[in-house]
Amino acid sequence: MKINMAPLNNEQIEQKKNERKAQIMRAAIKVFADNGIKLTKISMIAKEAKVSHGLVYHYFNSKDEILSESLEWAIEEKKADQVFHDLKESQNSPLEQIKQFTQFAFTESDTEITSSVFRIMQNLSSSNGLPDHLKDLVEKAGQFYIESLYPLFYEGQKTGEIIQGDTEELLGVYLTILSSIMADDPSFWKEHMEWKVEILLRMISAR
Amino acid sequence: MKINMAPLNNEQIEQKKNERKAQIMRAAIKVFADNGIKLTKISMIAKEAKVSHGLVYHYFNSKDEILSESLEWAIEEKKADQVFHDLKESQNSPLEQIKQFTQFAFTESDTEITSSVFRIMQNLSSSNGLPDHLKDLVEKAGQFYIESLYPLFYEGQKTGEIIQGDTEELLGVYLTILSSIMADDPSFWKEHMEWKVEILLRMISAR
Amino acid sequence: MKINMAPLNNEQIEQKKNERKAQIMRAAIKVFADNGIKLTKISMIAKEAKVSHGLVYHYFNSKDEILSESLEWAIEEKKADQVFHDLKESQNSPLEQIKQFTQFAFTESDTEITSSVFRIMQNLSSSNGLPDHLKDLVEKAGQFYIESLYPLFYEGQKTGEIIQGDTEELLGVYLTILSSIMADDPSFWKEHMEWKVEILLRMISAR
Amino acid sequence: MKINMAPLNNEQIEQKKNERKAQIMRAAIKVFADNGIKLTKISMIAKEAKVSHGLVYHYFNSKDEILSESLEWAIEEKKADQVFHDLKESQNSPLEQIKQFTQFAFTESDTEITSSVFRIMQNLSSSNGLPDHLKDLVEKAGQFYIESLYPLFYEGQKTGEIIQGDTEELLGVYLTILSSIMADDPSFWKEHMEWKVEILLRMISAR
DNA sequence: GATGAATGAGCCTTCATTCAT
DNA sequence: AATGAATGAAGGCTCATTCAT
Repeated sequence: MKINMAPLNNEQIEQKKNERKAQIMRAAIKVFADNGIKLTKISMIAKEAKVSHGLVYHYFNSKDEILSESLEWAIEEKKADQVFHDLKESQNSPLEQIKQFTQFAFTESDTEITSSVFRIMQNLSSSNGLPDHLKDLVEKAGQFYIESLYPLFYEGQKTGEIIQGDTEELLGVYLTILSSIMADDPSFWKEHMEWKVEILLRMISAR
Repeated sequence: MKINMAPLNNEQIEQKKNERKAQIMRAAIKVFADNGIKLTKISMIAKEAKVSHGLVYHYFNSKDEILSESLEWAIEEKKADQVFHDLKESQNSPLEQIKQFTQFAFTESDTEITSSVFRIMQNLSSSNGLPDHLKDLVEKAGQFYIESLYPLFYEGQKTGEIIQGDTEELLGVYLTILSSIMADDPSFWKEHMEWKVEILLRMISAR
Repeated sequence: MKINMAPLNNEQIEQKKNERKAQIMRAAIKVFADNGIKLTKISMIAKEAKVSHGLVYHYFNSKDEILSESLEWAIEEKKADQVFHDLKESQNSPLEQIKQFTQFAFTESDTEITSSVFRIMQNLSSSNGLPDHLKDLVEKAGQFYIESLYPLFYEGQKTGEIIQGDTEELLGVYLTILSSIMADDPSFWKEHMEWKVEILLRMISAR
Repeated sequence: MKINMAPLNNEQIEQKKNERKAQIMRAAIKVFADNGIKLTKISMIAKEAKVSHGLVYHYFNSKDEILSESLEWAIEEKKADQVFHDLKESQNSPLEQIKQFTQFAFTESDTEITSSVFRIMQNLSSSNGLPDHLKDLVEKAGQFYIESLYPLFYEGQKTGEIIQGDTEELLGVYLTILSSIMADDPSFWKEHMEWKVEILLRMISAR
């Protein structure tokens, strides 16, 4: 009995539907990151997304599904993120690029969900008994960072900017420390960020 | 007119009672550290301590009280720890002592609850609306580390082993990173610990 | 652009919601009155209201809130009660009106919650450490009876129907006895009610 | 292996044992009366009796047993009470004796457990699903009052001091009111007790 | 006899999930 | 699509009762 005044816009409807879903996922990512997974309540996500909690269950079947779909979506979005493209085109030295990446990681804003994803992954990897698909997801996302940063570490070692040693392991240590820090209290790093980032970089920079 | 048939064991009883309480506190520290405060269930503590949940409430009045008493107890135990005494007497250079301290922090064992305390404090400081006595506790415990390590940093800077700059702030960054890492996944640090600790120390060591 | 398929029933929904809440409050009043406040379990209220215990918490935040909101609601309902209006218009003598009021108090039925309120207030005033808002509520409700009956006592003393003496104190004794009785076993008073009420009235009637 | 220095005092031991038990029962009666049966905790009785809660279970098998044994004991003690004997010997008129009895009922003291028994019975009779032996007990205790007061009412009616009518029923109303009042707030009656008791007596006194 | 350690059933409350509208 | 009413499993805490000493 609904009268469709513009009968051709099936796509627009699809679009709108996805928009709604994205709105919820965006909220979910933020709330999961801020509160931890277990401590995040559906009502918190619904409130952040400004929808009723009932609607959340219209788009997702369970809290777990909200988490994995949102995370997957966020990782996909992130990949399309400007950061790494910008970095590559900056023509800066590898170490300088790592520094910029690190600073970016500490910069939180609503549109940049990178750091939220970091924190969620942190949270996930410290919990046990994860379902397989979540494990895969975390794995994949981590892999993305590794793949993006590996060339920079490799290049840096070649140019002598970065200390020698097993590249992968060095990268592992760096990323572990970075994500640990971000899982904790990102606000600490806001002040004197540049100086602090430089301290961090001393770990890997040869001098 | 009361005849005590076994008059000798008053102390023993007291002893046993304290032992029981300690057993629960030990369990509590571990479980709180592993799962976070909110997510720790009384039943988990009870199970870890191998007692019924009812007994936990025989020794403590509430979950909050379990937390604060256990934490206080653990901090006290920790202070009595050999580490800092041993360090001082080692006659090593300041940087070397910091290294030993760092390695110690990553060494987890049942008797050494240091890392658990670290993680709980981490968890506490990221939650808001703490009761005052908990704030004080966290404050005090953090202060203990600062006071213990400050002289080493200061001395290291004087001898040139450690980079220059505001001592307190440098120490702050170092401890923040250290506790962040430990809050996360101490197991990661077990492998190649010495090498990893050296990487960490590069942050502050002058070269 | 939202098309409301059944746009007429917003009020009905509100109506229904209030009805549900009233249903729970009605049950609460009954159960609180029958069992005392401490001994009333949420499950009893839920069962009486034929809803799940979870739903009770959908409408109220705590047992305390159930109590105070229900009581407030009941007192409000009671005030709108016909009794006092009917009495005034009956043109009967003061003593006769007091008799009618007393009989009314012993008449229990589902719609008349007066006696339940009486019993709850009885229960409340014998407990210590009440929150202030409950104290106020009890005070206010008691005041309502006092204000309604005082003129009757006063008038009755003037006409000589009622024994002389401090009006307020006399009223106090009468109401205390009345509420004590009702807090106990109202069923006892069902039989031969009229005769029993007459016995009661002898306390205050001059002859 | 206990050496009995005075081998003949088996009775003394029995005596002492009973004394201990009486101490607990005395406490139980008080606490049950003050708090209601369900709301009385074993720990409250133990505390009042200044023994450990474990000892309570040495003398009684369950809370129910504490209640019934204590009540039975108290009723027995009460029968031996001076009140009724004193009354009879006072040579006062029946109405006067009823007045004295009523005043006595409002007089609470540690040694006089009458009013406590009253309140406990009140509490019992308003609960449902009593075990049979408790029903009997309540019945019996009530019967005692009825038997003690009945002659006074009967006599009073004969002398014209008390209003005519079914003696038993009149006595029933009077006792019901009395026990209702006492179940509630005995403290109210402390002030101006004599005047208030006179008001009460107006119910039954002919004039 | 006497103590209090130890247990577990049961209650209040929260929250993920389902369902009627 | 959207809301919020409704349910029930699970966790914190209390307390009657049992048991070791």
